[in-house]
Amino acid sequence: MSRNVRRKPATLTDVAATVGVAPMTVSRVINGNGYVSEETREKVLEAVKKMNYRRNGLARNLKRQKTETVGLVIGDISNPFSTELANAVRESLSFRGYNLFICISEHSAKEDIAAFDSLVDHNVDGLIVATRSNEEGDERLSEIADSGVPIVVVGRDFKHDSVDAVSADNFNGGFEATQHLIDLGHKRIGFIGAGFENRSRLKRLQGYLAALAKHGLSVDERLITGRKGTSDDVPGYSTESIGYEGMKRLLSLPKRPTAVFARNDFTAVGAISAVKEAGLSIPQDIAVVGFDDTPLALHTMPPLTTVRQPMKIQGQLAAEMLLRRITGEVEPEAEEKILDCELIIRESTVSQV
Amino acid sequence: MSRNVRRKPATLTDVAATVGVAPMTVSRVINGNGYVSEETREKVLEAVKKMNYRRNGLARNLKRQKTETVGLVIGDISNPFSTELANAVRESLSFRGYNLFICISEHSAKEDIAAFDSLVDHNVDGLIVATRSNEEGDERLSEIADSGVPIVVVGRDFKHDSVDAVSADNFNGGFEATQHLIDLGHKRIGFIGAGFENRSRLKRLQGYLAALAKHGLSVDERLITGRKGTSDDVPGYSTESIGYEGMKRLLSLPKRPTAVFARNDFTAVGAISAVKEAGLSIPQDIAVVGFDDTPLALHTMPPLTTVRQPMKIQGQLAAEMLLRRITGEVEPEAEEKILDCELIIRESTVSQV
DNA sequence: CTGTTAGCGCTTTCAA
DNA sequence: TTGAAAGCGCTAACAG
Repeated sequence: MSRNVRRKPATLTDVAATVGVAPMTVSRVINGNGYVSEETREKVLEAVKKMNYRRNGLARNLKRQKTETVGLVIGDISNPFSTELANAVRESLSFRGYNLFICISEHSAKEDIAAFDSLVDHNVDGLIVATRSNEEGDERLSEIADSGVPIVVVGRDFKHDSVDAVSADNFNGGFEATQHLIDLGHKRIGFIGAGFENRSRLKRLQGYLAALAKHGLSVDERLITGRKGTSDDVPGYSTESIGYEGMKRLLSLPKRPTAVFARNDFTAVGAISAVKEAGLSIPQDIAVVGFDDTPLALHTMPPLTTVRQPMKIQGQLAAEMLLRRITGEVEPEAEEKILDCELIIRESTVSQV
Repeated sequence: MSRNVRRKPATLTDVAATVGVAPMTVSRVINGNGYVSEETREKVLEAVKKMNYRRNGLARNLKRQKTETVGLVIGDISNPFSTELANAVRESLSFRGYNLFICISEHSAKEDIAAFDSLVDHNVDGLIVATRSNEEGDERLSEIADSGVPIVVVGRDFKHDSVDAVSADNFNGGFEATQHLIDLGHKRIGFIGAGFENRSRLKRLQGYLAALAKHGLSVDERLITGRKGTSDDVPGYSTESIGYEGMKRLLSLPKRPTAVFARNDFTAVGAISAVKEAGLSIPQDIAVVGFDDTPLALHTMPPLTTVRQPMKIQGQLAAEMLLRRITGEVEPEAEEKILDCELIIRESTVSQV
């Protein structure tokens, strides 16, 4: 029917002109504030419909100096970790009338920066960042924070005197996972998923080391493995292959471990595959612990013992902290919240009776 | 250090004033076009840094009449279906210099509309919509299309004379899945995941029915099951419970089916749980087929036979069609692309030798 | 190489 | 109840 050629969209002024009123009157009708006679209102609405008028949010927000929109940057959308976070954030925000725009930055600092910029360019009222930190990205983030944009980071290293942070207690989670294995009598416990660059920053690994130390177990470097040479910052299911390869390496050691703690559930799943392939059984020959309690963990054979981190609460908290900053209800000092994890014991460490 | 009180951010004019040049000159430096003397450039950049200046994208885009941003609306971010789509779309777009904003609309028409509006309010150059269709949402989408915004829908019922559509061939996928079971000799084949309202619209179910018809198998209404009374439009992993309950119902029939086709992999996973719980084995007692080939499908016990739909290609295609519309390279007539699915045979239907 | 003018589409403010 | 004026922050187009 209507040949929808890309004509210029109608503006407020266009509508006003065809109705024969001032733009301001149309504005009042559209936004439902101020007094407009019933008669005019109807004429305006009719014209609006006829002309397919839609208000221009850019102009509107430019004038109003706010967008009621928050940006969320996540690193890997296929990771249940990110998606739970996104859902929790969205829910908390919509409750307060804010919209959420999500940007994905999968691979590089360049994408991080592009995501930050595009969101800030649209004048989001605030930013929640849950990507893995990297130098250039952090630099840009600092600039943005300096320019006055409220920011909260989730599960991410980043320091700035006006940026709040939320994270799970990864150190303690790693500690408890390892402790659990030690309690079961394991003495040779491997760690899968630690690259070489990020060991000091990987809290889960630090927790593992601390647990070993506490129980007087010596650290065997050969039992700590990860993707060689390259960064571990590969997204999503590809960490499954890290787990697979890592476990193969551990199994080929002269004295193989009797248990492993995998950096996350994907890694654990890969590790499990390698164990099975070697004809060994879990947990009798090798016990496996993961991290995150993704839905996958329930469906591995055997079901995976793992550390659950409270994603929903992290999301809610991040949203709340950000809104407080946006509405200016909060002191300028940065705040940091660290939330407890919970060990979920399943049959990959304790065989059923 | 710098007490970051929420002061008004610096504008182009502010910077120009402190440097003592015209705003236009600063603009040229910021955007790197036009000639500016090295000396001026440096002075400007210095002031920019000192004043934490960031350009106002709203004003910029208002003037330029484009944002180089595309909006994607998905229904359920925890579904691998959506995330693969999002990744493919993002990749194709970034290749052409476009940014992607993702909005989630999980539950209702109201959220659909909110997502559409917020994206359009930010003047995205185009919209990709992959939520499940519903009446009010469709109405708003039509208005938006009428107002001239380029739109592509993915895997979604929607008709409009300027809106392109991409989808997988769900009918044929359902047909092949069922055909596979028939080929294996099954005569009583159940379908799990069909509510009552949406049966006619559920192409996978229609394919199932067609396959039965083709082979002269009668349709037994009791073998078609789903969540009773309510809509099936419940997001994500909750369809697992639909599968579980549905399978329980089928197993309790006087003459139970020897195979089932589940509406999607999540449903299939739930069905598998129910079968195991009943002490039956797969595929000997009950064969199970899913749909989507999510990562989960590899990790069920036994691995799941399923129908893979080409999400990546759907995403790429959607992005390309949209960009063509945005740049006006395309005729106004709506186009529809339907892509082939592929049956992936695993051990949930064919036991290993 | 740099500046001036005008205006994107809307809303705030004040006046009628 | 309605309108006029001004300007949000930026850039295209032209002038110098």
